[in-house]
Amino acid sequence: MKNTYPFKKIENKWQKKWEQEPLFKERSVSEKRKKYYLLEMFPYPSGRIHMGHVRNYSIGDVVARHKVMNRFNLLHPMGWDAFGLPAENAALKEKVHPAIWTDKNISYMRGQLKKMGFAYDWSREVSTASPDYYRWNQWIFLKLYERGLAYQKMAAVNWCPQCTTVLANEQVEGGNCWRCGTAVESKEIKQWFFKITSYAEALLNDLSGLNGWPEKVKIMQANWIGRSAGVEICFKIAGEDETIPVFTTRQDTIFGATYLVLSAGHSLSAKLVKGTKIEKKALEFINQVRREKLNKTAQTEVEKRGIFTGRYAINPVNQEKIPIWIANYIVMEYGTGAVMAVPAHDQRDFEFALKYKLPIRLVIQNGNNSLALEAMPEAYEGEGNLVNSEKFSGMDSSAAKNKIALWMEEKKIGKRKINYRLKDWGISRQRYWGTPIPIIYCEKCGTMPAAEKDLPVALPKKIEFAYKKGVSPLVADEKFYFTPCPKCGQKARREIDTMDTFVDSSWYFLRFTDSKAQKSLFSPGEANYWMPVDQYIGGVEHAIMHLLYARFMHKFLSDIGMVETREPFSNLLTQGMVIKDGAKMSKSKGNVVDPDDIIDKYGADTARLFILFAAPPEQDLEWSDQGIKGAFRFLNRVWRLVNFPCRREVPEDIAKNLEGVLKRKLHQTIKKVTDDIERFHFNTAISAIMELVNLIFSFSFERPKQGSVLPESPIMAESLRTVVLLLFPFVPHIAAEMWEILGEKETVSRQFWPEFKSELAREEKVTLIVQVNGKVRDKLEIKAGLSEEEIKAKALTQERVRKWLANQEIVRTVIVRGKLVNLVVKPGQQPNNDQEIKDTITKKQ
RNA sequence: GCGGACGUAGCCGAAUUGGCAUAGGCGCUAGAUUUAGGAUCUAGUCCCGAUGAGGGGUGGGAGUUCAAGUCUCCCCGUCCGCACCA
Repeated sequence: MKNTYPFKKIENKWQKKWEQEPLFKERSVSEKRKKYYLLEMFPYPSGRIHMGHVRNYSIGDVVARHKVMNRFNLLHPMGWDAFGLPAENAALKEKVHPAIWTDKNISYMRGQLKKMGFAYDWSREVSTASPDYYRWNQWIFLKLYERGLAYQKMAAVNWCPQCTTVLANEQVEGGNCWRCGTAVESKEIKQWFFKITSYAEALLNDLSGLNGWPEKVKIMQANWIGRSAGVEICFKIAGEDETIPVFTTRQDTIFGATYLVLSAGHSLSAKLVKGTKIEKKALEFINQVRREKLNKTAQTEVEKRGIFTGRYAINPVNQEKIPIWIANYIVMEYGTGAVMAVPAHDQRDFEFALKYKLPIRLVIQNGNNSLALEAMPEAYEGEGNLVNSEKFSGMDSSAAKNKIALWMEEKKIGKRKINYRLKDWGISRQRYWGTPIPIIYCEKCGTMPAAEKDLPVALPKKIEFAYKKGVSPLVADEKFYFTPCPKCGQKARREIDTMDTFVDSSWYFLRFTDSKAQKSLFSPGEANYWMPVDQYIGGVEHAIMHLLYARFMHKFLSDIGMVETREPFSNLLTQGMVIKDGAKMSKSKGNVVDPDDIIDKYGADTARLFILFAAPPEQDLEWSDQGIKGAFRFLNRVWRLVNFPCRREVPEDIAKNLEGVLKRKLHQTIKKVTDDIERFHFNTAISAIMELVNLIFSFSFERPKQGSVLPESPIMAESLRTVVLLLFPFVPHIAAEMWEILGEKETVSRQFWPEFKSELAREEKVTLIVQVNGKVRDKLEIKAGLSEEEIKAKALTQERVRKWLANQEIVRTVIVRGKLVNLVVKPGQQPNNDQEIKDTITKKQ
């Protein structure tokens, strides 16, 4: 395009200036201004920023600049979630060390963020891969370990026997290894866990206090935690001392339990059939179910199948002998992995019982006693009144639940229990590029935590990746692997697994409050000043994992006295994806737009403006090349506002409107833009500025080529200055340059946000619409402040209204101040102007 | 299956509390200007009707209300999360 504004020159110039003189200087706790901690989710240094980053950080930057102009003491940091698998994969593929690969990416991406003009306090930059940072991961681990919240247990992992390696869930495709296609097996290995479940209750309860979070995210977290209250009941195995505990939330249906089911993974499943005739068949079934479980591609429900063990359990409430089955529909990971089956009142049990001809017994009757076993096409899962339940018959479900639970506790056959869907957080990764777990195994002393003074347990720089498949590469480094026991000094082995990178990101927001701290992970004073994060912005894909881990970690750090707040993020904005041609941008789809190309062709301001204007932040945003051009066109148009000469003399007719019309619009725009930024409606804020710019151009009175001549007057000058100030948060470079062109000495970022004056925004005349029976018939220009009588009288004199009143009687008049008059009529006599106002409803706006 | 969000013009979207549906942008049409262009300016742009009066219109259907894009119920469709959770 020709004749475009010199965005490259301008953006370069101001980025250099801002490098010398950042928007935020180092802020301190002692500052008197109100604090505001603004945070966008920090990126993984994958190599280049993508449009999702551009969107995320453009949103944040608007808020940042707006807050600075409103004189907040702002914390707006940026850093790098720098550990992770891609670096290690790149190391294998490109023969480059993960640290070098990561550092190179960080410095390129940092440059890209600067090219976008994002205003961060770079003095607080952190990289989670730096020993200064990850040593505190290790410190946190030790504190968790001290309190029994970090522990080791055997856990199933995905294992590829061909590659002899552990696979992440994401690397299992249809039950097969993503690399070699071999069927993945489940393998039990010892792993470290964080006991997030002991915070389940707090994580759930405190959701209700998060008023600044999207309802959707809170619901997702609540579902993920999955609390359910019930009873754990012990069923004796007939002829043995051993019992099988089952968990149920429907203890009111226990008299209807007609069989007991174990999951295939249950330890008793194999044990119960041992030495019996069906042992071989049963074991075959168990293995088959395990394989199916692993192969999780089948998102649809598989057919229920099971096998009778030949053994029986005793229902503790009535001593009834019920058969024990093994079935594929029981989840091992939830509850106890065993379930009492009540086919009449659970659809899954119902289907299973029908298939295997197991007895079904009705024990809950619905409200109108209309349930009959023979006529039931499906289980009745609702509540009702108990029947066939001995002394509990006749009670309603909720009363019976209580009574039965108490009675069981008294008789010691069961106890009330809360179960969670949430499981402990497995943090062991058999990888190099992560935080080493600070644990030492000594043959004599056992599992020993590293001493605090020995932190960081540094990741060795030299590493052989392909030493031994399936084990962390750290095993190859003898200097690392073998270390003296911190207790007895004997030769001992280090833990060679590293931590899940979600550990790194679960507390980085706290590190930012004091990122240079050497003696502790951060000083409580700084953290308590800045926390909580006032506004957190990021993708909704982190609704569960990251946000749950961060809340957990924050609560733990709060419990050990590091920070006072109980929740880390008081407001959360989840921004939508950037999509193109209806799909998320991805290399495989070939629909990626590279931010660098857009910056090069149109400039950072255009990229920012488009992405903020095209859709509100929470919604997905469809990339549009035309839309980018539109944004660019607008900036060129704005540029012309200050780059053509103004005339001294203003024609009289124009001057008259300038004072009234322009001034009012100016103040209305200030109000709208301010409100819209505060509620994150950037698209409408920008459209309001566009309207103001359009109005300013409508006052131009000579049109030489390439532009317009604007009248010179105080209100015009004020309008131009205000447009620039309002634009600054969105498009800072062009705004800074225009501010200078307008002859202002002090830089635009030091300016106050324009002040809205309601008396200047008020319209002299109000346009009321006049409705008859709810249909718009006319518009009425009236002076503000007329009485209802006057308004109605005026409405009745309008020719266009009278037409609709012929042969009608006015039965009601509704007046909404400043908005409308609605005359409700029905056929009758013709009204006259003296007719009394009857049944008038007045509403204030 | 359960939970949630959403459906407005040719396209992106606006309508904050129930009060003129479609602001702003894109695209399109016509004209002006021009170094003939992916520039700029002016006018127009939901549908029917004749450029009028008027009528219709926010996925479909019903309801509440003086008044419904907005509230209630039913249906259709799209997207997201979880998924045999006892």
